Amino acid sequence: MTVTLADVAARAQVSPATVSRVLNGNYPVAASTRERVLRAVDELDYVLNGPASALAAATSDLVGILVNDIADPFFGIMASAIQAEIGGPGGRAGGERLAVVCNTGGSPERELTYLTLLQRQRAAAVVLTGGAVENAPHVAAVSAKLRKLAEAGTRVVLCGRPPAPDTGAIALTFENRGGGRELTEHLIGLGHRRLGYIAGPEERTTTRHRLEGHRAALKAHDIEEDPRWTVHGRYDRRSGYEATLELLRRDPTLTAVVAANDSVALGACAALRESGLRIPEDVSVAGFDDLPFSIDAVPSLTTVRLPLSEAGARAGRIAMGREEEPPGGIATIRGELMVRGSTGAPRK
Amino acid sequence: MTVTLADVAARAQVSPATVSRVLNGNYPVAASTRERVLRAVDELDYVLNGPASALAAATSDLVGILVNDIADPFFGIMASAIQAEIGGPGGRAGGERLAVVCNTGGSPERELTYLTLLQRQRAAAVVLTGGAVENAPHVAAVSAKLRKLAEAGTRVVLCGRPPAPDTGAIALTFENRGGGRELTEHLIGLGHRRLGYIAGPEERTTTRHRLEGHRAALKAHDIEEDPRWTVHGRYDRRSGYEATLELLRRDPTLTAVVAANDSVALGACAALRESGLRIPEDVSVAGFDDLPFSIDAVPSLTTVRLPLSEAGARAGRIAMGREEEPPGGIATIRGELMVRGSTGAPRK
DNA sequence: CCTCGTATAGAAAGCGCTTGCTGTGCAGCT
DNA sequence: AGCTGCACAGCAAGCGCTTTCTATACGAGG
Repeated sequence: MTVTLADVAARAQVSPATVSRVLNGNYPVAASTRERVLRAVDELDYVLNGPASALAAATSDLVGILVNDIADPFFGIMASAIQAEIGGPGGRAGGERLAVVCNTGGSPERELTYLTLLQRQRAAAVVLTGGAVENAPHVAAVSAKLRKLAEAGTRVVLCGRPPAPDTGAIALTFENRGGGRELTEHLIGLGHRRLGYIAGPEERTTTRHRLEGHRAALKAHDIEEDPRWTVHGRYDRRSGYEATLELLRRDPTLTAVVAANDSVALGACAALRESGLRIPEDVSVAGFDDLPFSIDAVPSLTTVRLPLSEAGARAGRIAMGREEEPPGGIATIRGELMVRGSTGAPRK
Repeated sequence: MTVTLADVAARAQVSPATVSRVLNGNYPVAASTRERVLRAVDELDYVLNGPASALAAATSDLVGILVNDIADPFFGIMASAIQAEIGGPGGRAGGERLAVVCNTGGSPERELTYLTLLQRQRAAAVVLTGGAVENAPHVAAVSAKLRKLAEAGTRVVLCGRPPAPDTGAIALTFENRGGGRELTEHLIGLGHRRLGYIAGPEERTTTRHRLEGHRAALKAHDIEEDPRWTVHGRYDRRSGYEATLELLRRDPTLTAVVAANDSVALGACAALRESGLRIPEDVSVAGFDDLPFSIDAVPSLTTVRLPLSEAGARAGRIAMGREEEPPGGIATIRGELMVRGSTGAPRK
């Protein structure tokens, strides 16, 4: 039915071993033989059986990329960059690897299941992107899994995610705390003293770090934070919209709203506008990430640019062993404050 | 070194066959035995060897999703929906399948290579999303590949992509032509007579269909199109920005700009604004797709909503054999005109 | 002329799992 | 009691490939 190595071998009048060697090209084969084999491959339209090959060789060419939400450009951009480096067809790398992106939807269970699935496939490498969930049992479970993967020879890289100690995983971490602080300091510098904060979901490292940065800035400038000024939500526009209305209800005198990320900030802008407030004259708005659409907001969004693409590319190269690991297995990646039109001095 | 089925069998005091049957659950096993096996699995922390299993069973649990650009929410949203249905951990489906999304970057070669890679992995199903490239040799090559995949038992579904005759692939096609026409008719209805069109890359079916719809509308209303009114570009914001400046240069009297998609439309808005033109008072702008951010544009974007999520979900179900195929293997999915703030009557 | 090293090619032993077929023991039947 | 049928469990044969080890051929060196 389907063409196998043996068929090719028969047609080329050589042994299966030779065909395998021609295909893998890591053993001397006479030019004439090679050509004969390749012709046979072509004529029979032979396609290697991946599983069989992976079984025999005890390695596969699969590389997993775990993302929280594939519909979110934040992850899409990283995934795209990682994948470009991983190889995949046309990638920079030589060998053809199947870069597979797995959508965890932010769920710890799914994350774990995907890791098992990848372990089952004997993936060559795994890259986990985005913040982690800070739930003790889950963290332990993931750590254990990562350790197992590493032991089995799978290279593990964390991209935009905090380090996982003792797992052998390389971590490229975003400096969310520092970025958050810088952003809020910019606002304080403009004269703002009453700042609302729309945080992401609790229990996520990203949420916590950004919020900590924000608070650190307040503290450094002796601004006492009102607990009503913080609202938690999801990392999407809708959430930003709703949270902003809530914030406005709680304290209509706020002069600035800092959002967990750009999507949330966009939702905040919509809510403010609908409430008859002008940006930035009445209320300043700031985001985080600097996704492509942020510059198109009106006014364009002040935010912290995260080098998503560069970080992804680096993670991909490390995963492929084409770039040296950072010292200590950990690298911190800073964001850059992008001051744009959505922030200005408060009116009075 | 690594734990195998045999180890589990030994520990549970049963034969490997029994362990396999417990794990696959499609053969009667006494409850007590099953439990013993499961305990052993747990104690040994056994993880099935995917390749070995795939080899022996001649099937794998991989499902491929091909997208043009994973960083583009258009694809992200579809991929997310497809994947949710495919199963993957936590998905609606029962079995755990590895939904892998492959980023072709719009390149025909990569597309082909990925298909081969998936064929090599003996994927259970493949979903191709987004428009295709209209290049005869490539179309033929893809068709041949799809036929092969189908023959090998891989279910092939096209989502938002034109049908591929004689390949056995199921197609869910977007009615790009109709949507394009409706959009332009809306503009004409508002009184516009000089409309610029920013098309996507040539050779893509999506580009052609949308453009054809636009032209059909013009023709139906006896508007003669000036060749200067059409510019081709990429499907991104940047391209929309540049194309708009070009359009303005060619004919400053245009009263409306129709963009190939929402990202392009956003770029167009930016260019118009920077040129000192108001939207929609001076120039109306329209997009296509209705991606989430479109409603946040200021003014919010008139566009054609494509039910990306629904289409993806349906494609996913069909790929899993959980939904009946449409009659003739082809279904056409209509877009819905969303009239918003970015379009209005021309000034005079 | 014979022995070797070198360059290739082949034989064969798995890799870890699935599954058709073959037992085995026990309840139910005549 | 003897037999049939059923519910499980095991045997063993692969699945299609990789890779170690062995065989062959040839030119070179002694």
